[in-house]
Amino acid sequence: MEIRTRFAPSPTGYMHIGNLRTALYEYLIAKKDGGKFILRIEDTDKERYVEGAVDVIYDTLKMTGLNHDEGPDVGGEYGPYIQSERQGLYMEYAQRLIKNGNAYFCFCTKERLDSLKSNSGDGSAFAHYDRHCMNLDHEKIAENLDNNIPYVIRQKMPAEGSTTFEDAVYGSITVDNSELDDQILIKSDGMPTYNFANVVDDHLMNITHVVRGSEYLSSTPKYNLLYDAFGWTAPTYVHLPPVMKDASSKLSKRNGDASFQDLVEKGYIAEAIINYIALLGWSPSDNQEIFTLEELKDKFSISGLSKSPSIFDPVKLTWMNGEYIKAMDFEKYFSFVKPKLEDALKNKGLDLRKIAALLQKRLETLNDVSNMVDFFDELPQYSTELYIHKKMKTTEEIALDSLSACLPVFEAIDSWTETEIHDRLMELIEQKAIKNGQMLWPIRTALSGKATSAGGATELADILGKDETIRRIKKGIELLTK
RNA sequence: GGCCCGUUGGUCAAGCGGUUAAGACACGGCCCUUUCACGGCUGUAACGGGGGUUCGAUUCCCCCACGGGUCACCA
Repeated sequence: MEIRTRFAPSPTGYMHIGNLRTALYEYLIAKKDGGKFILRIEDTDKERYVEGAVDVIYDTLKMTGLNHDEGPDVGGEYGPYIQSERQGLYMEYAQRLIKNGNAYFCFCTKERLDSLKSNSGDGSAFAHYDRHCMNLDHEKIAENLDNNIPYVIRQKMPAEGSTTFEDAVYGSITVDNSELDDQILIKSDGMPTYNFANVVDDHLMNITHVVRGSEYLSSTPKYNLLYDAFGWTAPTYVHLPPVMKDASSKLSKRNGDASFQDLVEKGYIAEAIINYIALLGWSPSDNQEIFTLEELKDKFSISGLSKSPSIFDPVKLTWMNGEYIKAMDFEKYFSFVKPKLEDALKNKGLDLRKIAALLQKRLETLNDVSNMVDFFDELPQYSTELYIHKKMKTTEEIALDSLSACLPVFEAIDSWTETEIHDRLMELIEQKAIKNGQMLWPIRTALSGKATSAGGATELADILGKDETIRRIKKGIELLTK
């Protein structure tokens, strides 16, 4: 049978990392075996609907390459793929359950329900619905319906026994039926609850693997009972442990934690984000860590999923992002960095490609660019102490001597290329019989005005150009002379 | 509170009765080197506690502790 998984977000305007990871695993489970990955929008809660949120979902899936085979925007044979457009369907199925005795109308008011909770014997707020409306007779129901008294439809849970289901990650889980509330299937506004819509849609859309967060683990027996009530076969359940912010709290929008969009804005690459989150809760059978989506499709397996929560570690993501930047084809990399460079540099005469090349091995996120290239634009104020470097065996005196010596050499160079600069400088070093660092460190320092820079003396000189190089060397001499 | 789930270094994690308990990130050291970085080598660091079962438990069972989830006309 063809594997079909579905990503079923509700459009609340935000794609958090845990959600995206769920989508990834759903995609991989389907694609690993040539199955279908479906997008379904769960907008049954009118209150929480956020304008434009659906676009965030589309954009994210597109950027990450988790392309869906069916969905509101691409169509498919099981549509519509937006729950609010399927409303009539749910009522029809709920009626079916009423007919076969697995559900019933409930006309209880909000007030009565509330009093139920506060009046519960032990004072706990965890009382189940007392089934007040379960055995209403037909006449009464018809009368209430005729009088337009608001109602909900509730699922009738078995009074005794227990329900067991198999989860692909957590194994066999059993819950006493007495734990199960007669949950609402259809709300008084006519919309289905998530619990009901999910089951109906998953069945109607032929979903074979239901992948979702472990917060649904304890309500899964209710879903199974619903499948049973319809006479349907329940799907394979794959429950996922949460992605945490720290040991005791989940990553969430409330805490202002990073969403996918935030991470992209912070200079992370979509592929790196996907790669990193793939490893949050799943591990391959070997020690590979860097994966393309294609490789992931190949290597992913449900058996590698973990049961315990994992903490999102931005430090490791940053490392991985750096790995992606380093490994990237230069043209692709340049297309990412170019706008950042243009943004950071006012001096439009600089060779952005050369600067970008210097940065590629050093960047961890795209947003590191501005800090690393600022000195190209303008020589910062710096202290002559920078010229003192123990390992390079330099002092301010040596630095002054080296800068003074290289100045005429620079001035004499006609074709300003990196190799030319390098060769002439090496000749000078040989003549003076000094260590490379004693000449090159002072030059690098004079050109950058910083303790560290992306690139050494010759590279910086090449990029800055002859005039600017000479100007900065003179400036260095001036500072050291005082 | 009832029920469900989880617990290997700071973090991600391998392990599925017998291992010197992998690997990665981070951190420290060394090497390379015109700085920083990259790269290479290397070091510190872990089985929550207590009982069983067993010749032998990180691995199996029970209890405890801690953490999380759930008990909505939210998903």
